[in-house]
Amino acid sequence: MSAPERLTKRDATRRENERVILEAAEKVFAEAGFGGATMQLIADMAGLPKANLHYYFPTKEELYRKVVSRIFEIWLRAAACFDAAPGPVEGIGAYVEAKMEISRRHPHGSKVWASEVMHGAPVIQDYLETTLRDWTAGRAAVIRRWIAEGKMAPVDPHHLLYMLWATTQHYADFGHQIETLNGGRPLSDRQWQAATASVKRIILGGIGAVATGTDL
Amino acid sequence: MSAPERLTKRDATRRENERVILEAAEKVFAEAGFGGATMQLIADMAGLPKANLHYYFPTKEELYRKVVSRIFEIWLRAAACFDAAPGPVEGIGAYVEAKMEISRRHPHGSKVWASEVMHGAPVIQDYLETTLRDWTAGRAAVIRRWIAEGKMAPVDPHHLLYMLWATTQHYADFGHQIETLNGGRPLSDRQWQAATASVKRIILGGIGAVATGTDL
DNA sequence: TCGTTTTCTGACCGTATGGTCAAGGTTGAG
DNA sequence: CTCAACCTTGACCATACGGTCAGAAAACGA
Repeated sequence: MSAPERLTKRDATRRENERVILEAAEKVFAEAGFGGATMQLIADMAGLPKANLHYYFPTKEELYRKVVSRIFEIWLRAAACFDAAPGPVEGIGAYVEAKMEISRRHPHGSKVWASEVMHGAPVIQDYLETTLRDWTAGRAAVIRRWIAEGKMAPVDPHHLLYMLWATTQHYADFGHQIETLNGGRPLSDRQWQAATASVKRIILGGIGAVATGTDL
Repeated sequence: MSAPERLTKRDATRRENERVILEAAEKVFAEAGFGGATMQLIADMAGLPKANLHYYFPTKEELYRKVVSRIFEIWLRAAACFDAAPGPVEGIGAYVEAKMEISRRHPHGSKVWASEVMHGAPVIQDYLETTLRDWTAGRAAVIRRWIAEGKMAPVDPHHLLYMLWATTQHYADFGHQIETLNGGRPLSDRQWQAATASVKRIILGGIGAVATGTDL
């Protein structure tokens, strides 16, 4: 499509600065909420003067909006698993694994998303009403098909999806609580695996998912 | 214990004002987060001058702390179901019902709690480390006993509890998302019942809960 | 009724915040 | 090298916020 596209030093700097700022913003927004976050805090964390932030992102709202969009992208990408799966064991199983991985790798983003929705989704209401609604309807259809094909018990697809979202996000959003109950230590690799396995087992068991292939 | 305790008009007013302020504060904190909430907003919603708020609650932090404590009380009270139950079907079933009812009746409180934990529990860390830890340990013991008695499958008690918390809280914390996906309308009575039933069915099924009595 | 305690509230204050700006530095194309 | 475009930043501004306070008003006990 495009020639090697000469990358000037300017372009590189811009890209890097935007990345650093977005990363810092994600963290600060997650830890303090939109209202509690300050541009100064984000600037300090990014290692840049505050005025420089306003050069790249004119307003706090704009910066916040970018942060939220990025998370939504990741969130949606995890949905791919769901599609080409032959049945609930593979589809939902892979989805749980993907979402647990997101909770682990992007805890800040997850919190920002949760915060945004909890506060009435002031900046992403349109996403909810378009992209998310479509996505949900599509997956609900898949689930209904699986039910019709006798691959799982007849559960309400929406409530199943809510349960999947809730359970997997919980490990990011309430990570602090979990850590505290874990003796103040973050979950180890092994514990994350156990968590993922638990979630998969209970949900797949609870919906009477029938393996389409050979395993379990 | 005490005589009828003459209720002066002063006492009544004080009590009423504190109630109104706490209620307004709960709502504003839930909708805007701690950082985004302002004393002026809370005062307006309570129908009192701002200075009056500071008469009853010296600082914003103090007011916030009271709000969070109240929620924790309610949250803990729901735990009672768990105790005297003969097995997981009754115990966990009742717990889910209680927590779903809380999500429905106290969505603001639930959000404040979630927000607080998400931001690292700056004001209730001590609760987490004492009361919540003890509570959790106690319930985990009950679950282990049920497992030993063959009343349910051997699942990790902690992950089961997390799933219960996550799933039930989700209907309050992400209520806006759910409402949007429900065509912009809040869940009806019937839909709340269906949600509760779904959650109970999937989780109880997923842990292979065996009824101790006669039903299901 | 009178004096005391408690409650109420408009006006005010210091601070911190989001955002601006102008001046100076850097980079890249011709 | 030159000049225009772009980037950087310390200093600055208006506003809004949490919190204070003095004095008025109301409630109480005797």
